[in-house]
Amino acid sequence: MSEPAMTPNGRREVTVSDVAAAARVSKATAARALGDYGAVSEAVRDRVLAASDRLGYRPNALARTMSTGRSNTLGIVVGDIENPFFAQATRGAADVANAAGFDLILSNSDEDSEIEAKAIGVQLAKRVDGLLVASASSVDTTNLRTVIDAGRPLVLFDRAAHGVEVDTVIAANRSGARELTSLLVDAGHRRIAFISTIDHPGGVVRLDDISSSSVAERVEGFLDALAAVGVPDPEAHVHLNARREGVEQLTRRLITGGTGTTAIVASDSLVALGVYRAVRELGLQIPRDVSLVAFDDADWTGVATPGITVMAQPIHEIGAAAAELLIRRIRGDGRPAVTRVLKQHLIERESVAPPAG
Amino acid sequence: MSEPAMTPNGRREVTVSDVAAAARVSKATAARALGDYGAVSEAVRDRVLAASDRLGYRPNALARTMSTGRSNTLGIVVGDIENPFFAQATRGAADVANAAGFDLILSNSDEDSEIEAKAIGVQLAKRVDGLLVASASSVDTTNLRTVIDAGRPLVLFDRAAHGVEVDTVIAANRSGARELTSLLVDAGHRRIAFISTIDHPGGVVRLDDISSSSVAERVEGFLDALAAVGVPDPEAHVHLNARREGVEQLTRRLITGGTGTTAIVASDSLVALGVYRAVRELGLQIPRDVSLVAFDDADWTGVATPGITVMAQPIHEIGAAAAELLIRRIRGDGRPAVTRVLKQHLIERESVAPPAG
DNA sequence: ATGAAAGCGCTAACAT
DNA sequence: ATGTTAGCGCTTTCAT
Repeated sequence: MSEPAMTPNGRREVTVSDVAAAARVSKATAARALGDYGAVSEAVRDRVLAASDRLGYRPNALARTMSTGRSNTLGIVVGDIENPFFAQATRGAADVANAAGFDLILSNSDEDSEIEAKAIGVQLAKRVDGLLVASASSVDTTNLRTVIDAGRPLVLFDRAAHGVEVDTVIAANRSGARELTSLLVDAGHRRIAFISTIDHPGGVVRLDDISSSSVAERVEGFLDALAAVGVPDPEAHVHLNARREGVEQLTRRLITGGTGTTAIVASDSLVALGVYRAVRELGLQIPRDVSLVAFDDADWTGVATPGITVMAQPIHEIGAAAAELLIRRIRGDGRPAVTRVLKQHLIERESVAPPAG
Repeated sequence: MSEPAMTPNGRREVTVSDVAAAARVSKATAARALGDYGAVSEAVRDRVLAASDRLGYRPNALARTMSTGRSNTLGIVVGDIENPFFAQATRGAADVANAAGFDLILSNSDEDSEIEAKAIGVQLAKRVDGLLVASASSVDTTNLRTVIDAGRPLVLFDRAAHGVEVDTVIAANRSGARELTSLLVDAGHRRIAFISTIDHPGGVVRLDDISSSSVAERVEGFLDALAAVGVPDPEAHVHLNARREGVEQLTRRLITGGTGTTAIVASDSLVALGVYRAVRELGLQIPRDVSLVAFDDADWTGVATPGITVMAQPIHEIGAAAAELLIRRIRGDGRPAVTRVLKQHLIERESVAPPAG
């Protein structure tokens, strides 16, 4: 179309041409002074900058992107920014991005592949220079292929994706889960439940079908620890899909129902909170009646009574490392894809005790 | 410049022209079919869409914005996305924005006006259609004027700004603080401290200088409640700038020092967490030795022992309402600026008791 | 219904 | 050092 760009309130945008005219130089010269590239004499630069100030010039980053092909913007898609895990990872990524001169466009996928697809479409359309994604599915990699096919650098964080060879930053979830579960096993527990809200098709746990690779790893570590002491049918102790029934409801059922669960491994701090509340509402006590361990050192785990023993993840670092890798790719790094596995560390508090009676 | 847009991996982007050529129609026609506007015959539309699929066409939203002047993007600048308050408000805003077809660019200001200025500059340069900001300063409104001068719709949330007449969404902080403080007063406390981490110049509290209007309102409510029972020199009980000394350190000083503080009003859940930890480290108990009330119903306040009595804010709604107002402005609403004040509600738990001995 | 062409604001050859 | 000009991918008159 042709009408000049108007601000929403109807004033015309000040452009390079306007500044150029006011400073009585060519558009190119004004652009050079304004964009701080090419060669401009001291005197002219001053004149241009003065005119720019006077007119209230604000560069149009979109036009610049159109010209240069680079937007200096990263996209990040997370499950839910309200989840402290994602908030911290996002912050870690944002800090690295900003330090390198990049901005961040944020999208929530709600752990839903279709919403994720839309979000990625938007980011691509906005021509982000690269994408950071904690994919809603490690199994169905269609969305990730879209990014790759579009030729945009992609870095996965928190979750890997089967057969997608791009830089990935995850935590050592399997060993973490093993360690966490062993605490319970060593205290004498055998009826231990693993709970996650991740969606999972069907009733039986199939590791390759778990939509989050990090949860899959945690399940593996959990199973490792149970198998090590010969717990029969360990898979029966894994409860995914907890959102369907509700974590609190599920917890009540496990504890008061026939399973006689005496200890719980919560796959994240939100699950742990639900478990904690349910146990309390049952009038039971942690760890006397039920032991509880969880992933992520959320605020509340330290101030709850008793404190919850957790496997802390270096969440900021996960986001930061992902952003670093992405920026490196954007800058043209052509090395083969790497997977960076960050260590978790145990924070022992008071939520584990031997099973009652 | 002139080289065609390349993807970072070196492939050329598919454009409307390419699709047009493949479908053997003009660029204009292809664009109409692709962009779903204007009139296109059934047959041609199908041909174009088929070609588009075949070539893997992805619209360039930036080029579209260049043409139309609208980006369908909102900017949001918050203090820190890791703060659960902002995470929730952001989510509320994002949901409303997405439902209306807008995306969100997120920036953290770290409650620093200079960082905020940069963030706003970036958003403006990216030609967001409007801005949501929880301003780092309700007093120095330079940054907000920048937005207004640039002619972009602006909506303030969580904090109003002195003399800036734009739509604003805040909570009823003064009455909330009064109610919260009265709980303490009614229990018999007189040596009550109000703690906030908001920066504040000088040693004495001057309400008009408090950089967050919501904190200022809380301080007012706090002072109201103290004045109502004739506490002398109530201002002396207000402690801002707590980040300088550290909330925990300050808490220790107040409780064990000469002031003989018996109760604390925490201006937000992060402050409350610091207070809670400090009290516990002193080997004291809430509420037996110290009573504590706070703003925001953070996760931990419900599971801590004892539970913390809080003034809950409708945080999602604050973000959502702000986004609604902004979108309305973008759509051309010309009504005078409104300030929407959302109610807070008290959640009484067990952190208040009469002062000890 | 379709096409030709101009233009959004900027950058980057290519002159001079 | 400065200017001229073409072009990024799209939308939008204006013709036909």
